[in-house]
Amino acid sequence: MTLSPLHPPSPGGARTGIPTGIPAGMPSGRLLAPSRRAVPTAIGRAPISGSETLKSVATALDVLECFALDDELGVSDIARRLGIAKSTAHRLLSTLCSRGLTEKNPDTGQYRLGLHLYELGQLAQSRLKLRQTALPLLEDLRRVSGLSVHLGVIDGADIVYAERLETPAGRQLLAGVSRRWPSHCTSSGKAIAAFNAELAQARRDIGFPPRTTGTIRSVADYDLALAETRRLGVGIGHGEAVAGISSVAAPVRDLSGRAYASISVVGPSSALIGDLDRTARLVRTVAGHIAHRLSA
Amino acid sequence: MTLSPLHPPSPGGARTGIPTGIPAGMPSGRLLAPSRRAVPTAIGRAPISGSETLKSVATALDVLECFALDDELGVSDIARRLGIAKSTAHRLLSTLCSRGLTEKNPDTGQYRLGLHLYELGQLAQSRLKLRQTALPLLEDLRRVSGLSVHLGVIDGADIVYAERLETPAGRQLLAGVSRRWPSHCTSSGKAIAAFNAELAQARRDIGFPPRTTGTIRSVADYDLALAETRRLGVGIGHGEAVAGISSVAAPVRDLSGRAYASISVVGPSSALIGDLDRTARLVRTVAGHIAHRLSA
DNA sequence: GTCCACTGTCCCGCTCAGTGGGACACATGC
DNA sequence: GCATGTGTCCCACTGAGCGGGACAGTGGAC
Repeated sequence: MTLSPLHPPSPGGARTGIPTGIPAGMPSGRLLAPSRRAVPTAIGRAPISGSETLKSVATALDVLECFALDDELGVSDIARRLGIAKSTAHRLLSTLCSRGLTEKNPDTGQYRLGLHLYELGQLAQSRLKLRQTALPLLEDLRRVSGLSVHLGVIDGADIVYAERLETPAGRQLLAGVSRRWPSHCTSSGKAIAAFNAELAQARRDIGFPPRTTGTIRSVADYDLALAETRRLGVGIGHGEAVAGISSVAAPVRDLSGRAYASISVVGPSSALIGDLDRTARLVRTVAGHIAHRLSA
Repeated sequence: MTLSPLHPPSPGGARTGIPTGIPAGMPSGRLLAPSRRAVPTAIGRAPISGSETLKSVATALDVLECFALDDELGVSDIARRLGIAKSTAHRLLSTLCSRGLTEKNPDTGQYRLGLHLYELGQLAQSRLKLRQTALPLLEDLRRVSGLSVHLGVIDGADIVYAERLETPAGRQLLAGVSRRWPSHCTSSGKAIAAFNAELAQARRDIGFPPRTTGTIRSVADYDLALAETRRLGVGIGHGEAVAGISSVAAPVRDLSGRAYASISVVGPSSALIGDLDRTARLVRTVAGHIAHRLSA
């Protein structure tokens, strides 16, 4: 878990995560594969370190992850997925509901994520210094480019979009598109990994799960793409995450040159191919401005 | 916790929350007063029912609430606030960090809310059927009115904004403004409470904490304001939550006439007073359309 | 109508997981 | 220098959380 880049400036600062014994690449798959416990067949992942976690709390958080794939789940569903007793699942859900992190649908009797979780999430987002600084510039970029704009940050071997400013068209295009992506299948991931050896290595270690026919699948192709990204100064993605959607991303780098975030524009492939050069220049410029403000 | 209105259509459906023994008005103060346990002097609130909650999970969630008021907190801070041992706080934080709900700032050694919490919150928001349905109409409203637009929903005796579409000016105006407000000091709260006796009563039971000099402070004034809201068909707020900010809200009502959400436009008082009538009509119309779509 | 298989909720007794106290190294300030 | 703070780690005790099982209610197949 690479933490510091989200709250710059911390150029060249220590990048150590907390010593929980969890491998650096772990978070990948969160919200994609809902929880480690739920996926006992997970590909080569170490089990959660037993030393630093509270079992019941960890299980409660596993319950939340279960909702990554399904809107609503019943007590038995969750008990089955997590391999716990039905009574335990019921107890966990009741506790989560009492704080509004989950809700019970009175019509179906099923449970779902709750309003208070959204509230806490908004709070977390509003605290991101990177986002606070970048927001006005991202607005400008959306206006000038006429495209949806993403602010990407690192989490493990993935990219998470900490902000997404939509255009009316982009809102439809991206509706339901995840906030988290493996870093090899997005322009943002390439832009950051090209200037961040740690992220690149974390991704190599975990591998290259395909999303579309165009997704990078081998270390060789990956390294080639990163080299090209370094040459251009921007990462480019054509339908490697979602077919038909392209994007251009520029890294936000600290004084040492290391990338810790990215900004990108996203749109239908047809719209982006036209004046790729102009778009690339635009995105690079804005990323530079953000980096400058954060270093001050 | 009034759950069903967030995922309409459920006109006239049962509105019972889960039977956790927690009084209906409880959630009020969440994110304002971080946690019940943290506020042993809380005014007449029943303690958390011991029967349905897992203690360690509940404490872990209390930890999250602690961050409502402060960006960053240390282990000792949290232990002191929650009245738990330092080692316990440390264990809880480690567990939360291992799942990304909190993060440790390597520079300060303090803890803060984590990126994954934001991710989960986005997921919760994207699942709200009310929001999904309303979004395109809210966009229209923003464009036509040129003002920031809020989608308000009920939680306990409070209003939570489940969506907030900003204008460039509104973004500055509302930066850092909470997502949760007691229902007596916002136009949204008035719009819903005027057509929702349960919310109105929950607010009367809890009381009327003042936010500005203009905030309603008595039951008499409150009932007067609700009557006026019923007469106009919209709720109006002039600097009752934040000085200098006004808003106009219309209720979204189910087939039985009961309000379960609101849409509102927000701006500097000076900008709204001008053509209040036109704005009110506009907001009412859009709210009607949303209600219609949700009843279908 | 009667099965059956499934649900969510609740109760209870066993035991292990979570608790607080305390030790420790380190940092800050008088 | 000492005093007081911090975060992290260890350990022994015990009560909190676990699973098993009972129960009522539901929905579908027949």
